[in-house]
Amino acid sequence: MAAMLDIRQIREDPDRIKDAAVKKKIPCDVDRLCEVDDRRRQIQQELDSLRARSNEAGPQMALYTNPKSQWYQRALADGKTPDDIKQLAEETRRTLAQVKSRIKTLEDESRRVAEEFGRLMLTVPQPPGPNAPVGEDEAENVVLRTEGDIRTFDFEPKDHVELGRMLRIIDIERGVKLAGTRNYILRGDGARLHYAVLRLAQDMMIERAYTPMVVPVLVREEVMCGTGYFPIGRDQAYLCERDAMSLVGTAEVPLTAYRSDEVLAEDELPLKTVALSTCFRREAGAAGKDTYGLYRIHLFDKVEQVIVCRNDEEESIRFHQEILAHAEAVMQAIELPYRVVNVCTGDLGQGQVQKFDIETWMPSRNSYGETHSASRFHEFQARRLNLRYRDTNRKVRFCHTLNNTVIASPRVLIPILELNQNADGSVTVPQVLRKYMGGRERIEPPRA
RNA sequence: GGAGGAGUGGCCGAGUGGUUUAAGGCGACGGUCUUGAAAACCGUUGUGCGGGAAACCGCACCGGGGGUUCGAAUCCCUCCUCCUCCGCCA
Repeated sequence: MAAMLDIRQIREDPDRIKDAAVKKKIPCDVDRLCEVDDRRRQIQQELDSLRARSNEAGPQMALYTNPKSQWYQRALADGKTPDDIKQLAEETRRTLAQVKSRIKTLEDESRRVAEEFGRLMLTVPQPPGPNAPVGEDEAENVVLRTEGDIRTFDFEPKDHVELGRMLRIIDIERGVKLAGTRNYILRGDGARLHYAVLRLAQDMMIERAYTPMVVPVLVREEVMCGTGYFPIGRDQAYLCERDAMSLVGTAEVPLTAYRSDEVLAEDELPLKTVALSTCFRREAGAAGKDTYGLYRIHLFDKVEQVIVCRNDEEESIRFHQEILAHAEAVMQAIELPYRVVNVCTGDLGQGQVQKFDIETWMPSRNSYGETHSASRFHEFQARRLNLRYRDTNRKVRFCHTLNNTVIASPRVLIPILELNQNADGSVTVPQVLRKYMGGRERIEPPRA
């Protein structure tokens, strides 16, 4: 049973969570969580019984104060005077006031305890799946396969920054002038190439019967939290604090949260959606890393695919392969050499059960660089989002969620430009993209 | 941005402080009757938490959160959402 965000299951096997926290290098105080939960239950039980008392005695007040009630009439017939009854009412009122005051004290504590409980629960990591390799960091990711041939040049190849400058299609200096470091401007055929890859990716997904969506990129706190980007990772998001909203780092967030707080019919599943969105990332903590060119930037566009499916391990594994295959199909269509890696536990996010990255060959880095990331989550996101469905036995269950990049640009322009460059400084447009560029075959340097 | 109105179960909708259980209807499901169906009649009807081996029991939930009160769907504050009118706008 995979649902490890259920407090009952955490209590049953706290060591599994502790183990997950170690493997994922995510701080999570499981012992404290269990302690707080003990107190939470204790309070709940006492509150329940106090409220039961109050519910029992309270309505009696209605009878004491209503001379027309049957009870009141019978009491008179039994020889009680209205003053006797008033006295009874007064005693009951005093007793209930005491009960109420105890309830209030407990409620105050309950609020504090619930707050800490909720805070701790949000730090609980999803245990990695058995097929995720155990490892410290990305160096221990396992290469599953390598596709496509790496081009060797018979001239001195330029990197994308230089190509972009010469072709006047990438203007990093002015991007930085406008918006600071890690910003850029795409111009002319650079912008067109960017549009082209995004349109190709969207078309390929629509062909595969994914529902195209246009979604908010500025979202509420609960949406960020529900998809697992908050509170851990909060520093990676741009906040619009005045409005208590955050800019998303991926369309995964609104697509996955789309049906949150709903109970879906099983025959609606799987939900397969795709969206193009702008992605905003602060890249906090990455200072000095990948500072060159279009690799690590604050803003980019991405086509993202999301699946919401039944609570079924095999099904989510199958869909994981499916969304991976879609991304590979796009890379093959553009004829880019890439490899697929099985991401190790130390490199998994808090909610991820397993993750495959696609890394594409980038000559200027003289290595493969991550261009896609396919994750499956079991119930992790669905629980946080309260995203459920009614199964054939009419039982309400949490969905499983998965997502993968289809394409992200301009990062993918790095290999496209660098691998398709010619000795004269022009760039050959990959065949499949030409129809999105008005049939253009080459991007040529402007004549002096 | 300004002014006003509204949010009740799967859906419609009654309910302005108390003889406890949110009336009634629709829908859905089960049953009786029927060759079968319809109609009619009878019954059932949500979620979460806790306790229990279970039957079951307790608690909470009338958009969310807080407050007043012995007692709140009902009164007050606040947030969210929707509607109407005005203004502005691609």
